[in-house]
Amino acid sequence: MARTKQYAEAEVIEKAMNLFWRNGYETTSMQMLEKEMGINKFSIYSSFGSKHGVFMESLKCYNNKTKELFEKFKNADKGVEDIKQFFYDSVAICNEEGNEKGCLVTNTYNEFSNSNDQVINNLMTSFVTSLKALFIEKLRMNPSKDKSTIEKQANYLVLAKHGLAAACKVNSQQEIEDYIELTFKNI
Amino acid sequence: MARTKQYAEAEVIEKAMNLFWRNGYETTSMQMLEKEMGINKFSIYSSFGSKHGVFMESLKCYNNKTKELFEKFKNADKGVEDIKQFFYDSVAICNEEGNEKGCLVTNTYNEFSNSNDQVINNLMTSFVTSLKALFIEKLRMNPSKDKSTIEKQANYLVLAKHGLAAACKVNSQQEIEDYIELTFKNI
DNA sequence: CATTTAGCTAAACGAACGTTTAGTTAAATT
DNA sequence: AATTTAACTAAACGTTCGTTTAGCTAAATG
Repeated sequence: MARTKQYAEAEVIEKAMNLFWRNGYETTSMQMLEKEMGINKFSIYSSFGSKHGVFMESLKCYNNKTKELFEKFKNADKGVEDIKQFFYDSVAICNEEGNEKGCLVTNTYNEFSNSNDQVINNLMTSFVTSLKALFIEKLRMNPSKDKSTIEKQANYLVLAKHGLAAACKVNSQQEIEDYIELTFKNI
Repeated sequence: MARTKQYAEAEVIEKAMNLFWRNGYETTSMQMLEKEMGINKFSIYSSFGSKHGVFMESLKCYNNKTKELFEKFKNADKGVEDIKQFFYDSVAICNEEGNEKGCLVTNTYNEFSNSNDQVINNLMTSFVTSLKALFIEKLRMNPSKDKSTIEKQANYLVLAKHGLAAACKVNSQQEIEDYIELTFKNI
């Protein structure tokens, strides 16, 4: 009937994701998105509705990008050793392209922790909850751990993972490695 | 010669500090500062020069507020035990007024980690450096630790403290306690 | 008590924000 | 090939941002 789209939505969202990943939500302006995505504001709005819409799609895109990592972690069966490997794998992903951007979910978690954005906050909460559940599942593989110990260690690991993701943005590889190694000496 | 100031700069800066502490730098607008500080924009600019100037003074004010905590830590002589106590004291300060605001320095560190603000970034770097030096000093009190172990443990503790400060904003007392206890299990 | 002048109020500044709209272009249909 | 209409460009929308300025107020000086 009429003209066809000159861009693939999946492609431009990946570019938007990288921009949000580097700069956060607020710091990223529509002007920057236009430039990075290579399409006009009109096209952005017609495809994604709003800046918030672009961000939500970017988060989905990030989830797809990290899916493999989580699948590997879920399917592992060696317990604590798997969690440690998951920590190392997470760090590797964050530094993949050379630039230190941290973890998009953690960056988002931090940026929105004081906001009233319920959509984002619910997403973040559910992410943390399911991560903790995964940790508990792996910790349970060691039959000698009692319920109370597992709960404490899971809380510990969630915070450690969160701190690690934030640290990836600013700390050196050596500091990161020291952190992971000593973190698991306590488990 | 002329009219006298109707406000004490130290008092209005403390109010500004609390606002920055709760909301971060960017989210806090001059309009919000006017309201919270109880003085006009003109007065803010004549006293502090710019929004950035208000923020720098707020950071100084925060340093004064936390001076006591650091003096206690510096003067302690029990080694690792002092570091753990410092962690607990830090958490207590952050939750003093009931609202979870985290640590202003850590919040600032995170917010500016991707920025090009050299003044702030130098301040943050020097803060981390001196904190690490303090950790090393306390770790050295145990003569059985070799240099390499101390370096690794100091790196570990800096990241743990950073993660802890960020966690104070969003995590429960129980999760925080679990985290601190396990962090020091093998140090 | 008149004069001086710093502190105050309030309005306006230009720039940038996210969003919308009017008008043009081009691909698919008849 | 003419028509239709979604995709495009680019300009403008109303707000809010940090900052400045013009004019009024009142405390300290002579």
